[in-house]
Amino acid sequence: MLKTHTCGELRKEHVGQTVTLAGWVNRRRDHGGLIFIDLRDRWGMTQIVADPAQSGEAHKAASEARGEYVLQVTGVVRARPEEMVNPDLGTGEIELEATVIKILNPAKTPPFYIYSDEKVEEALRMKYRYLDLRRRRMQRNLILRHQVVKYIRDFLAERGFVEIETPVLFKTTPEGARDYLVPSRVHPGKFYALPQSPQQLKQLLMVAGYERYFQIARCFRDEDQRGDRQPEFTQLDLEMSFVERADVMSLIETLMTGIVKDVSDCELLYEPFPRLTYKEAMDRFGTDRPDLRYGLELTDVSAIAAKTEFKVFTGAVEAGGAVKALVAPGCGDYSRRQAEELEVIVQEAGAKGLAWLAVNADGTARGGAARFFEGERLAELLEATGAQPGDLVLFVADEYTMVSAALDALRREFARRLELADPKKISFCWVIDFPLFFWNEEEQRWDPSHHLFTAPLPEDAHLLYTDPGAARGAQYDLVCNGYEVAGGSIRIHDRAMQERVFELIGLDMATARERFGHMLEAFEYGTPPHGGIAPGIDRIVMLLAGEPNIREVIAFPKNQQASDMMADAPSVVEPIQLEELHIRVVED
RNA sequence: GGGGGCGUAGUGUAGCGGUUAACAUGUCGGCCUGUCAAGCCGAAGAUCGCGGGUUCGAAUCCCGUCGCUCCCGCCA
Repeated sequence: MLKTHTCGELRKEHVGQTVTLAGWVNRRRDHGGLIFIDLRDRWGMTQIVADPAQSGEAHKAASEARGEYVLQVTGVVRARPEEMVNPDLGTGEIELEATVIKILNPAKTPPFYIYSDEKVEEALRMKYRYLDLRRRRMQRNLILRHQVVKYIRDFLAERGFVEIETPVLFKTTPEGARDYLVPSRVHPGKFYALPQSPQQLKQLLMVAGYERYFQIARCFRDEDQRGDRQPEFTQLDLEMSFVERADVMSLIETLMTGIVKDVSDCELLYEPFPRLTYKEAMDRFGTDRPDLRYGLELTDVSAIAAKTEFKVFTGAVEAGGAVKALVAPGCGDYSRRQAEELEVIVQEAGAKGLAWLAVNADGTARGGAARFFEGERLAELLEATGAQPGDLVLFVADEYTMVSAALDALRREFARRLELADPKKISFCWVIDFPLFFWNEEEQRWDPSHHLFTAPLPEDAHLLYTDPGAARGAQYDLVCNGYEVAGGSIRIHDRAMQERVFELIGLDMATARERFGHMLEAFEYGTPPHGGIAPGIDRIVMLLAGEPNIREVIAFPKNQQASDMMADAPSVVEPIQLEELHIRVVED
């Protein structure tokens, strides 16, 4: 080893020892005579003192060193005098008096500060990601990520789970997201697909009798990016045999609680995790992934609105839609203009418009919708919504899903404005009882709301034959701070039921056999009832780290255009490579 | 595919129709033996993303384009 200790290690008890450190020059303070260097490595920083009276050569090397030079320093650990102790540094009670300083490697001046977490344009950080990763923020995030993954491995190993790797080169599944395809050299015109998740393989591992499987699995989906979505991402993929919904949920709840408490410095808000049905989540929050760190719940005021003279309200109710309200506490002082500017938010979510009123101190109301709510009507409204004097009440009237989407957007906007979402707080909840299918109007068929192996709740199984839209799935989503962080289900292990699902989603048996023949056949050889879940590691670590997007917890992420800006991937390839793969590129 | 935001020395920002484009920091040089965001003095460093237009005059206004980013669609 080129170092005897780390830069974060030396304390008072090492005083007098001769040690060797190695690391990067974080900062250098040249006093002409004495030179101080903060030598940095992953573990911390140690102050090096180069005194020309002690070693002329070490002092000369120190004067040549610049930011980010890589140095090896040998010297004697010395206690700092009382008034020179640096309480901000773990090693602040000592310093290393250099006898030998060796420049292991010089460094160009970096394009941005390494020693400061000052904001730098993300494109530049990505181009020099290896420098960005030297910064404290990224080191903290990646180490946190390691700790989370290690906690998961230890936790599951203790409980009898086996970690099994599954192939990255597998088979296309056109039902889901767009696949990343890999051409086959050996099979002209044929392609592997990178897995969107190891879904089929983990179910086959249950057929194979492993009973408890997990994997820290890389997944690939060729869809457009978001702050919480990357073309490749990591899931804790997990599957168990002989379990019911409650078993999987309880395991994950214990795991997540442990991670938050033992690995992060975040506060866990609710134990046990609240459980919401899909319907309840949509009714109360307008979304199936509500952020429960704050209230701002929606109120259905359709019944009251139907009694008003407001055509927009009555029309929506008559058409079978809904009128729902959101109360923005303390925002009653919004001007007409401020209130009307909010309309953009709901319009972006697809709603036609936004109605509003502010509750005055005397209990009367002002604003666009105020004239429809007078006297008893207003009293009813305030009673229903809980709005107080000084509050702003916002209404959206439309089809139920539109109202939900619009008020969800508005709710999140007010959480932001009122700073209600504390990033140090972690609030999980389960969302259950999803409909098994959503009706796809365009294709005139049922689409699975989770995936096509999801079983219905046992008590709803008969509905597959009578009223598929009413069947609830044995599905569970884990939501954290407004993000879906895990989704799972109990799977279908019965061939007849699986075939019925294929039929409902418009997959004829010939096609199903071609795509999933191996699954169908496997299910005929003694399949245990089984189910699983797949928490998204990137999102969970993002939330624990208090970061705004998952790129901050991925070492080498891709940008919004799915490019790697450091390596410049994807890139053109040699014609010979294409030829071997039997591929011809067509110009647009 | 659609909508919004941003783009000015290495970096972070200011300037938003009118002198030589400003400030901080970094870089380079000088001085400096107790600093830890070291200090003091000095210097260099910008075709204001790119192209076009309006104007006597454009970093500033308009159009286009490129890049990054956020959102909708998409994400079984």
